[in-house]
Amino acid sequence: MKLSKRGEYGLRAMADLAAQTPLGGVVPLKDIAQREQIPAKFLEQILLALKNAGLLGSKMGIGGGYHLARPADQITLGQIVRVLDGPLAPIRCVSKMAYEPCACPDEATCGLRLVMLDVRNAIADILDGTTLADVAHRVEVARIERR
Amino acid sequence: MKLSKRGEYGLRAMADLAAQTPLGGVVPLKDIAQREQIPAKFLEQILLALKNAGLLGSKMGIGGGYHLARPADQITLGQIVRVLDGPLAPIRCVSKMAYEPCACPDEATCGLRLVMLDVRNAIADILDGTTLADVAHRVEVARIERR
DNA sequence: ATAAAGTCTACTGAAGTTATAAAGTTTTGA
DNA sequence: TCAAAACTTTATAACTTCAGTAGACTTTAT
Repeated sequence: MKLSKRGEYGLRAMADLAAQTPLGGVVPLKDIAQREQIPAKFLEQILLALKNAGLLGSKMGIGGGYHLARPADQITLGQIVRVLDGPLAPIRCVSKMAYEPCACPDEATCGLRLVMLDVRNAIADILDGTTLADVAHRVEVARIERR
Repeated sequence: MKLSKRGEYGLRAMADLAAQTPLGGVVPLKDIAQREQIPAKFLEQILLALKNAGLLGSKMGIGGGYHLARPADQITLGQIVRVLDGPLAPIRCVSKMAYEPCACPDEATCGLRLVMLDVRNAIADILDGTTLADVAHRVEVARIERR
């Protein structure tokens, strides 16, 4: 039931990009790494994976950097986590995106499977229902409420 | 976001015990391993951990075996998973049972944390709200419905 | 040209997962 | 008694994943 560092760093970096990217601009990896306290070389691999998955765009050379491939309200946390950590489901036989049969003789009446399906749906509802824009909004609300 | 084999086998074994234990009786490990297709030596480690955590009792000698330490409606899946796989929370800074601070400068306004707290609560609601008796009941319902 | 920035591949040490093996202890039926 | 059945404990090993490093290469603004 754990999110890997890879997944955590990726989510933080994407949220950072959503908040910090100037209009039509680009953010260098080093800036993200510094702000979010992520080892730069590790972040490289992570952003590369997100780029290959079509969630990020990049610009090479001086003044280059990364930017979201789509507006922040069209990128969900579920998409990001699936790229970096694989399926959301706790066991493969309840995964929608990466189903695999399990050992039990009859899936339809497997008690464990029924419960884990509930768990996977609960997780997916939250992660697929939350966009980077939603995250930014919640941070704003939390900041105001604390005053 | 994954349940280990250890956790999966443990849950299956506990559900098996809830369904198969005769009143006041005991089930030998070998029977569970055979029915649930679990390597016996691996299952030994798992049941031992559950016993040390106070979820199982055992009886030695000929005719010995394992039994639930409490009635099936007083053992939740959350208790079992925590023993075998650790905290339910996707990241430690939202764990109730094993909290640890994360790197972010201010937890109260960390967007990732707010979302992951929702996820951990969703998982915990299901797993802590489902007992072995509930699982057995759902299996019954599924069997009847399929006809 | 050159320095800043991203791209890509490969590697590594540590930890965790999934077992298997061996030896030891307790209980109990015959 | 005594030996089989069952649980207990420790050790080990193959395999995979995780987290991070290293280094060579490409692109681009100036």
